[in-house]
Amino acid sequence: MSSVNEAKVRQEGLEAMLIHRLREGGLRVTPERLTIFRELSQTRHPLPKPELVERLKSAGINQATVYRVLDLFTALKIVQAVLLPHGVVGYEPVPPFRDHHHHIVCASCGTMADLYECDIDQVIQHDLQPIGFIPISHALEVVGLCRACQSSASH
Amino acid sequence: MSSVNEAKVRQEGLEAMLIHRLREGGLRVTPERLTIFRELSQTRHPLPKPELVERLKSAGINQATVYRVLDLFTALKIVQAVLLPHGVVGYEPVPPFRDHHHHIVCASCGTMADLYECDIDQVIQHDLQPIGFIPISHALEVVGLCRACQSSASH
DNA sequence: TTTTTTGCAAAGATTTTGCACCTTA
DNA sequence: TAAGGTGCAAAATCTTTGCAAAAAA
Repeated sequence: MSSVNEAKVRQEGLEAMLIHRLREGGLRVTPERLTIFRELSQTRHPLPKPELVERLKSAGINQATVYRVLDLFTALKIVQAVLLPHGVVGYEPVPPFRDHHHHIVCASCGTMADLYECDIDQVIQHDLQPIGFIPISHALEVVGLCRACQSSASH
Repeated sequence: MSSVNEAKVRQEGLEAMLIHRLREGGLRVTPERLTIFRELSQTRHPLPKPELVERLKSAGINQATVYRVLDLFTALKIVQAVLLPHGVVGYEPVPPFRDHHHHIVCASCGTMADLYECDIDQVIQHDLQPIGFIPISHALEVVGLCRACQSSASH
């Protein structure tokens, strides 16, 4: 089961990176922070705050801690907020804690998938340089119909 | 003052379109719905729900009505949710109630501007056709530093 | 031991809901 | 006048905060 080991090795690398980021900022490494990061990086989709709180209850982590750590991770650019269907905001790790990617969302069933292809940087540069705007990051979200929802008689 | 008149004519056209959309769905045209739409389409930036509620208080429109109408407009694809700085969600009209555009956000001061250039459709088609995903709409958001925030010694 | 972080519990915001009354078509 | 929409007020959720106790460095 090599892929299982690869995943494990990768996860350990990410956590080492997180620990380094915290220490270089004079911040402390706590089991709560590691557990919250693990939950975010091992889940395939962005998690809304209330769901993250719910998932971490079993680990005995308090609500307030989840909110505070999420704010911290966002400020440190370890995670970012993304828009989910129905105007809900979810959180997910960003590069290098996560591969660079975008989202495709089915307008019918709401399923979200990742899109790794991205050639839009040139466009961005072309339009933003004239106004002196320096791009740091970007997010592309495509909403449409997945194959499954096309075949079902929609609604 | 021709531009003033143009704006007025355009606004009237948008409202006529809204009225048509409502009627064709068997829904009613009420002063509350018109007022809420007007507020959204005459404001230059996406508005968070609480701010919209606040702005409509003076018009005597109840909180619950604002929430319900916003849900309705979203379902009818008259407005859409977009992600603002700090994980806040705002609402703005979508095409044809608004020109097709994207957002650029300054990471430092949080100022948001519109970006009308958009050549990413080909990319989308190229990557999404193979998986049978039919794109309906897309959103691009670029975060970076505006000229003003580059010159000030940042923070 | 010093400084940071967490848990707890209460306060503050935001969002949703049921129902009576009012409006639109 | 029939169906849909709004206001009101309470309930349910979600988010923030102050402070004492616990943990990291």
